[in-house]
Amino acid sequence: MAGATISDVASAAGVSKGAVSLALNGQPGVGEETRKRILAAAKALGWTPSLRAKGLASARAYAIGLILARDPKLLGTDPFFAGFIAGIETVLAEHEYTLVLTVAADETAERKSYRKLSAGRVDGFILTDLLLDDPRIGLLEELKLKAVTLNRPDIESPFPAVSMNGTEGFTKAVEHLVALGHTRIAHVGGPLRYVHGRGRYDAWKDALQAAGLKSDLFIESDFTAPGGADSTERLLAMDDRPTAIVYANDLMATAGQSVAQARGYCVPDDLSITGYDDAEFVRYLNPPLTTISADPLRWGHEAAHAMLALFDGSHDGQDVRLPPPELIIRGSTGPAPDR
Amino acid sequence: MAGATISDVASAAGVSKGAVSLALNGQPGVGEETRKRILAAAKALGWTPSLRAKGLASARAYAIGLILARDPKLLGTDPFFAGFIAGIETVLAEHEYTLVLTVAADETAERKSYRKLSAGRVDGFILTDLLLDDPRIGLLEELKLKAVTLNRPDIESPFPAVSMNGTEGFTKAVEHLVALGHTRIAHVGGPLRYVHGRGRYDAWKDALQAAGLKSDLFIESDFTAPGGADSTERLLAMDDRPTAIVYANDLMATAGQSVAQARGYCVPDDLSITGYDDAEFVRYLNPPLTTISADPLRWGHEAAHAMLALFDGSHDGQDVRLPPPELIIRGSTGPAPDR
DNA sequence: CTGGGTCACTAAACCGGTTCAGTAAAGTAA
DNA sequence: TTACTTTACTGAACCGGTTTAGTGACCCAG
Repeated sequence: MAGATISDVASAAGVSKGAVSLALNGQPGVGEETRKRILAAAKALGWTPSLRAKGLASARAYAIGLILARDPKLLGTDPFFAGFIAGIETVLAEHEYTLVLTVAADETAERKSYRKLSAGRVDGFILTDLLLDDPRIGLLEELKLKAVTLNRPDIESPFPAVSMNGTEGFTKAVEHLVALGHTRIAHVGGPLRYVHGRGRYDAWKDALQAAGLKSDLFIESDFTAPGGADSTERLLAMDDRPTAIVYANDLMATAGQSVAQARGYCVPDDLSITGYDDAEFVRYLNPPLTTISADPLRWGHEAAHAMLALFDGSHDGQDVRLPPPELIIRGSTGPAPDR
Repeated sequence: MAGATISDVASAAGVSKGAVSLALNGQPGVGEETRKRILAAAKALGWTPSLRAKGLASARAYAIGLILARDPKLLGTDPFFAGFIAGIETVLAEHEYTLVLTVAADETAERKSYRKLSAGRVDGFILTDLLLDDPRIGLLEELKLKAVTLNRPDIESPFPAVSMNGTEGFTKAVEHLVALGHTRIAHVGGPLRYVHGRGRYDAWKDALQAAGLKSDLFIESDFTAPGGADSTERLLAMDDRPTAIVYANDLMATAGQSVAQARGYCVPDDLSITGYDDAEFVRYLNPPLTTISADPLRWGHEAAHAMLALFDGSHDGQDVRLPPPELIIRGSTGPAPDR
């Protein structure tokens, strides 16, 4: 009986609606005997409480929002986000929460989405692709919504963050290249206004300085394939060209490798290349790409947990720190060429 | 004022709650003058009707569900689905509906998700990755939910479908190879229990027969990179090996190309390869992949439209047929090698 | 002038839960 | 024994909309 309501259960069990509510939610105020009888009646009628009614009465949406502001084309090649969603889902599956997902193409659409979902659709947001000075934080504070951020922004934020323990994954890539004898190591990064773009840049720079090398070969790109291709061309055209390039993601690295090969450079003999994300396809590139493997499922898992803890008030206020990712060495990195 | 309710607006405009409701929804029963006054009051108070209350009163969720039953790892490399979601979103953005997305790793999780979302979370589902004999159709009928399917299944289905006008896109790939002189054209397909896997298989077979060629080189694979790699090895080990392989998606083609090259075959001189989907990265493969470009945004767009039409009863019962996709010729296909 | 129909609008019921004030019965301390 | 607390439960208000029955004003035909 799909159409059963709390009243049906109440009369079936010979109690009031209130008692049924208490019994179902495991709250005190009903005797053990009665509770059992109520639950039995509920099961017999096949009753599941209506989320709509529940939501109205308790002023909750029982949903969390995720708004991805990226070009849909890019999304499709982003290995992070699918795993991330799956990670969220594994947690939500065991709770009465669901994920409301929106893809916004531009900033206007993004703001519109936040407004739309804020109007009672979700109880909180998970913020990805965080900017150093992210306006969404103020926006959500204003709207009195909860949130969990991926990475902690530079500005003051009242929301718990899930972030990586340093940017060691990226540091490892640079150290790997230094160990191979490279001295001219370039970085094609994502936009520096992103926390993760910035973090990878810093890691690159710091690792080079630690090795006593100059960090002059940097191009701020945009995480897209054309961006990676273009940056690579510019780097290779330099007088004192790099012998290795670390890219901030796999897509730029893939495009970069392709461009280098088209220009007649042999990878890795003439040029070593590393990516970031460990997308499924990069092991099938020619040569297979050395890259860094984040753990998107884990990120999703932690973010969802933090969110739920925030909802039931059990959050301890501490940021979650994830272990550094792995460097996966494949064929695109090799010893520095002789000069 | 975020906390404004319909009562506030009613008293501000000096009318009853009922009048406000009628005015807001553009229903008859309020004078033009009064309607304007009510809308002005609503705007002044910054009132947006509570979706929770609306949902409870009208027994609707104002959301549509999308459950993806795939390995999260695969999802990340699937260029279709991200664009598809974006396509749905562009339509929903202008309506008061949102998308509830779930990723299910296995069939148990999938069924659980359908049950969970069916309990008042969504008003209908969009079904992707349709099976010829898809059990979800019966399930949703039983649950009295609406649905739109991507492709029409073999079994009787009361739900409108969005499907491609034939599988011409795939046919084009085979014709392209035939025109290049290939006579041994293999197909590495997806599982044949999927409508799209089956459709591509049929298209391959029919195109070969139309060209008077044997269609004996077929391997039923699984849309994954390892599956594509494995199938390719088996095809290349044959006595009368194919000189061209058409894959049912880009990921298998990418893996196949990598395997072929590792075995010493030159692509396209020794072996031509085609994919399907036109993932962002395939143009950066070495050589760039000849593939077929579906239009995921369009699919999402049409599916969402059909869904909304179903909700407001304006659906005409006709399936939507999309134009055939484009064949994008790149470097992975070339003339058949001399024997 | 009257009866019937429309129109604009109100009051109240309703959707299906949660929650709070109140009550009767049982338990406990003085 | 009385007085006070605790426990188990009920009834009703409430969340914020939609919807329906009903009312008075107005118009028109007979």
